[in-house]
Amino acid sequence: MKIPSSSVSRISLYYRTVLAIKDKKVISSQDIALLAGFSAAQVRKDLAYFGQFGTPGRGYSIELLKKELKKILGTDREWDVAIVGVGNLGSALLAYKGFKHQGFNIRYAFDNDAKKINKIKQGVRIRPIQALKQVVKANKIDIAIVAVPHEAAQDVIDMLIASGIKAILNFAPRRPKAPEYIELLNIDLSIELERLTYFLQRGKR
Amino acid sequence: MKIPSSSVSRISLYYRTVLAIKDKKVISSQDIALLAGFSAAQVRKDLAYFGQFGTPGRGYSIELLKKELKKILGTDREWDVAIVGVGNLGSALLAYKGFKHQGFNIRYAFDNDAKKINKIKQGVRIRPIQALKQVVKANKIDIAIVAVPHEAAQDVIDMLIASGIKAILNFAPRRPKAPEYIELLNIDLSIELERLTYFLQRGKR
DNA sequence: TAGATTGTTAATCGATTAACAATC
DNA sequence: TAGATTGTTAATCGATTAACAATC
Repeated sequence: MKIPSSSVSRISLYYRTVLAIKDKKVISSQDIALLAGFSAAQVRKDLAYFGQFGTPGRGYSIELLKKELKKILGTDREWDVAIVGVGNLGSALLAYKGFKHQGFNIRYAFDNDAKKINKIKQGVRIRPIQALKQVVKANKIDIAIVAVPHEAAQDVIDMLIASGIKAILNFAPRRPKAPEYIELLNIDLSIELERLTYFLQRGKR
Repeated sequence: MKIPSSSVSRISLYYRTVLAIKDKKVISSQDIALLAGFSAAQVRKDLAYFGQFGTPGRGYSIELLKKELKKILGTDREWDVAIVGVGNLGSALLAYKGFKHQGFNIRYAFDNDAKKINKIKQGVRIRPIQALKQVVKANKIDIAIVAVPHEAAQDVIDMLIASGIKAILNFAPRRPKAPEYIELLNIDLSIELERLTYFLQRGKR
């Protein structure tokens, strides 16, 4: 069965929703929907992609849901993450508390600026980009965050792939190319802002 | 006619694609598609939502496309942007060169940390959150970026809306509520990372 | 004129919503 | 048993792709 990728994002939101519930043991799809901002049918459908977690007439056990959703998302364990590019954005991501909190540990950082090499940021030593392949391989790192200028992005991503990385969160604009078996997710801040100005502009026509 | 929101994001990518072309006067939907990574049919369809920009048998004038796409996206002018929250992420966004380059000027910054108030970052003076309403109103700011901790997000967004802001790019998790007429776009870094771990996890089942 | 390529309509595909039998 | 709510199937909606007449 193929699962819509938007369904996966919603599972993340359902997970946060049930995490926040402290005063109940069981919750209905209707209530999850209300709290997370979707429809009850959508909640049931999304959950049903992954199994039968509920009890007709009663709802979903919150305890079970917490456990199962974590499993689905792969956040029932911790993940080591490498970050490439420790400029403004990279440093901010390195310092971002939210990641650690969700079980993502940025343990490795790389940059090509000689002035930054061997400096320690947030407890992480910045390594030269030349060390990337060896370090990623030796430590079997699965996830990388790319926060380099766009000119460097494709090269860095090629290096990461050659080093055995499996999933990449890329902040550099100009969507780089990667083979099918790599999960490459682009976050392009300018495109997001342009969606806003499109909306503002449109109102004026 | 209602235009898919994914179409707008693609328009941004088409715009970048044609911007990068220097050696031709005219380009076909086929070539745009190839460069931007979509199908020719999709390119023509997306462009057709907004007008007839091409010439059958010849293609699209690159000059015209640059002008028209900019107009569609609302980036044929500069926009003043306010940022709320000048922590790690907020500071990085304030320093991000890409915005300025696309015509987005972050001219106003707000924070509630007394130690930061009146400090200058990237040429922008950090103002107390209490000044938000007055400043946003007086300067008719349309766009705000929210980079505060999630506990504060809803309050900040309510303040922005009350101040007349029209579009918000929100980096705080826990999707806040906003009325229909406000364009609220959420970027949730943890959800993106969870899409990656879902993918990694899935491979193991 | 022949070849190329648009703009648009129709066909397909995929995702969301609605409905309801099964069941606690 | 009656009421509630799931899991799933069918209906609807929306977006993408394919096809092609119009036209440069």
